[in-house]
Amino acid sequence: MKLATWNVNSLKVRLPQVLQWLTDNPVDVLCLQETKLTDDKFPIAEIEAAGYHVAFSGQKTYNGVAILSRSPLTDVLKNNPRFDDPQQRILAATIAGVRIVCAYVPNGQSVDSDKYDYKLAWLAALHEWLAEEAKTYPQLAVLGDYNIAPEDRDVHDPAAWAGQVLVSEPERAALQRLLDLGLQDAFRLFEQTDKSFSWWDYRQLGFRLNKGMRIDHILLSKALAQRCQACVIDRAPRKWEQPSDHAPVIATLD
DNA sequence: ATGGCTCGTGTAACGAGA
Repeated sequence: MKLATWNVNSLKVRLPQVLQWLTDNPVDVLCLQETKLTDDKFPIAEIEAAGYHVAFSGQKTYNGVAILSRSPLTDVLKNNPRFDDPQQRILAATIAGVRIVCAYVPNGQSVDSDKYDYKLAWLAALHEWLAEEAKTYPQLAVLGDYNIAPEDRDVHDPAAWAGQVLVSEPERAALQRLLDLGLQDAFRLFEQTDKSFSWWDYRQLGFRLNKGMRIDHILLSKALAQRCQACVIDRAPRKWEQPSDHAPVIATLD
């Protein structure tokens, strides 16, 4: 079973790339973030034609999440029941006995911003809800754009970024609290090359110079981590024409 | 020193992303 996550930065623009990527990488589950589509505009027919079931939760202009799956999705849940949020950032479903959570964590903008306070409150509520999900579903995978680089080795220039949004201590502590629920960062279960990133700024030749951050993660419960055979970041679509600024992350379970 | 690029909105810039 292969699970993947990809922040597509507009599914309207990136749908052809998603379909091409699924042809190249026929994963069982693909979580998408930043679809930026209201539900009436979601491309259901194109995705079903590619052989996937789909659940989605969107809004105009911003945010929006979706889960594509080879097998049917059951017990679909939109939003965190412990957090009243007008922003569509959470979608959960059960697929082949595995509880899948697709998450688009707020960016936070900067540490002195109201958006940063919202990010930390959102993460605290995510923790509260995931604690319950983890008890209900021993096979739990939380995939998405966390907008947090867990460690300095996940940042191209840690000195330049020190204390800033995406790397600040409160954000990293919030991510650690999620891990303390018994979840593991699938990427770090395996040996990886240095300077492995999942996002690169569109500006300043960010990708070409590999000035990036690893902020997209797949967290696995103990039962799933034991089944995990590999976790990789696929840089290929970042080289395509008109790419998303994020690359997909894929975890392979036995 | 500043902003760099790419989205959506809406049809000109601007907010947001990270």
